[in-house]
Amino acid sequence: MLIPREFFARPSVEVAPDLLGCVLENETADGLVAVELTEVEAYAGRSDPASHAYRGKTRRNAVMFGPPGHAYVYFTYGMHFCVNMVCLGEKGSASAVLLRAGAIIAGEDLARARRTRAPIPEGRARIASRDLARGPARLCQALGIDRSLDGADVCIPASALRMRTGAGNPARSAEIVTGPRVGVSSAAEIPWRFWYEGDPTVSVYRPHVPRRPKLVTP
DNA sequence: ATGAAGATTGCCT
DNA sequence: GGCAATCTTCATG
Repeated sequence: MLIPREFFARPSVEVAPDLLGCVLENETADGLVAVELTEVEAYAGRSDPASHAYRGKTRRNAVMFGPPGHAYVYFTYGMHFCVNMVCLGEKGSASAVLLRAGAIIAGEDLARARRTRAPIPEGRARIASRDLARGPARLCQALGIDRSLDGADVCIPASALRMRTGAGNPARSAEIVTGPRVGVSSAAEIPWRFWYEGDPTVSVYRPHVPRRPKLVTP
């Protein structure tokens, strides 16, 4: 069953935990890949310094300011995509839930093919199932999500990218744990991050190291 | 126009 | 644990 739009018409902090166990699927000419979500993170709008909507509407984040139930896909680090579900924003604001990790429940071969970079070196081990969508950029790569899906409506059957109910929701609701987002100091009183405790597909946090400024060699 | 940083990941020592 | 890859976006001059 497809998730109704009203589901997303709430603040992102309320939507985020309810998304765990739901299934995001993308259907392309190559086939269908489906991921059951195991880790998400909520972002608010103007009030949230870590949100892309913090400084107002721009070309990149325009979808965040639109109606709920659409995908906000952005490109980062010159090579990665990440996908969010747009939720209800206050007037002139915006909110969304970043999909950080999940378990592949359909189309695993296709997902692995997308995640395996060619040419395949002889000695390299094949990617473990749990690692196929373990992390926001990996999840997008496994599903084949790119910028062409920015703004896609996930609430209609005609869309290639859809969100539907899964076996894990609400069956696994007891496993949900929350915590503050890492790396963001403000608004630490609200738990922004939600995941299934002990689930092997939940991403591991890696502290971000700022890159050294490019130096000029004579 | 120019530069710096980024909701990350893979591979190196 | 460290660093490179790679390019878009935003802020500043």
